[in-house]
Amino acid sequence: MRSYGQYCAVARALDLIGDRWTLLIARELYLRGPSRYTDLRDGLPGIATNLLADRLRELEEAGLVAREAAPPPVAATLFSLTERGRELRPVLAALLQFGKPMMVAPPGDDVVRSYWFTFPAEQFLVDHAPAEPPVTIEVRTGDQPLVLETVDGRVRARTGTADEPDAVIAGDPELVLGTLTGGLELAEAKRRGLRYKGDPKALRRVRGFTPAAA
Amino acid sequence: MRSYGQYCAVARALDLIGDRWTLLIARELYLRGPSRYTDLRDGLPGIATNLLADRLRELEEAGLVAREAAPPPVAATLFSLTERGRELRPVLAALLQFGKPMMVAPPGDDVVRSYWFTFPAEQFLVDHAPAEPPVTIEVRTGDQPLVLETVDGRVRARTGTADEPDAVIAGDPELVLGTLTGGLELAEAKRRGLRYKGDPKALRRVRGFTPAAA
DNA sequence: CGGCATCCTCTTTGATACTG
DNA sequence: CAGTATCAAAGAGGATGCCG
Repeated sequence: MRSYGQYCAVARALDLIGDRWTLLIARELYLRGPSRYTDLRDGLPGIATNLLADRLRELEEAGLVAREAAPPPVAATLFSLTERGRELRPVLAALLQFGKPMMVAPPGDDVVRSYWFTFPAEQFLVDHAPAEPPVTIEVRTGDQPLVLETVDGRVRARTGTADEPDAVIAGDPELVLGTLTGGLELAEAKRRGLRYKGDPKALRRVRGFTPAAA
Repeated sequence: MRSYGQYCAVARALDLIGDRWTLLIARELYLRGPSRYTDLRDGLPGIATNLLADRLRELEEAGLVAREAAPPPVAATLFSLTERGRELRPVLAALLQFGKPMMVAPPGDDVVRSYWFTFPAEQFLVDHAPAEPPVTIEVRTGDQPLVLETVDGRVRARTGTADEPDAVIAGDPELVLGTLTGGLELAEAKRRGLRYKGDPKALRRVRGFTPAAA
């Protein structure tokens, strides 16, 4: 990217990560950890393959991304965020917060990847009763199931399934998201097609606050 | 901007403000308040005028910027951030934080605008002794003087001069910035050409923490 | 396969000039 | 002052090819 040529921290930050796709590449690496080239491409539908290669090289030169040859059995290159690269987390979090209101509009033609929801889940959900025994919620929306678990006051999210979840929430992404983050009442979401099975307390336990705008 | 087409809050946020120049326009409006077209162009050296016009229109359509005809005596169009536009503040703040380490490199050919420093000043400086009488520091670097004032625990920054400042700090931008934010010791900065007059306590009173990397 | 490089087309940007 | 018009250059998108 062409530099803005301004002695300003915001401008200099954007010189590094203001290019198209760059922050989404960071999101992928942040959410999925060390990733192969093809997995990155998969999480970034629409990116031109040469562009991904270019960006990864730029990010590597900027010291935000490291490239490591995976141990022999795997035989692949792994890309990961460096310490400095992980400092992008607050930037991603701020964008997440800003973009939150725009998630009430359903996906439409937009691609969905379930693991993208792990970020808002960990960012917006809280365990409101940390003293009580932990709860587990299985989330079924998008392309693969997720699990939410309370762990010392926080909510952890991961892809996968739970053995005996306290509740299962399933349905269209915008309904699931709205219900979890608190912009949508469970009853209303159900009327719109959300399925919720299990203990309603589990949902209330982790639900986000936001009254309007999920 | 072409949409990323992803049902992800980060991607949807970037659909709105991921375009080149867009966040810097937001920075200008945020720092300077309602601004005229030509003033914006002045704070964004290098931007093509048609591009500025395009971006302002896009931002207006997105509901982030409002355009108002200034009252008769002025006879000009004023652009300002809407409520929603002001929600970009955390995004700018996160970028500021991320870009902070990159400010140790001197401006070189980069353009400098003094009022750009009001953002890091208010973000990184604290009044460490709110109980004591307020202090005022005049900052001379870049194109125009700035004033830092302690106001109930916080530090307020504005362009202009002070009548009887407790201290005056002057010199190259990277020295002033490094000294204020705490990455550079005053003695070291002085050896490199920084001028500091007045009560050294005034500086210590507001100085930021960051040990390394200004 | 995984990790690119090349080629081509199309869109966006940057620079400059001009206008109500 | 607040833009629009024009045009060359850079960058993005898409398809395909190559190589270990």
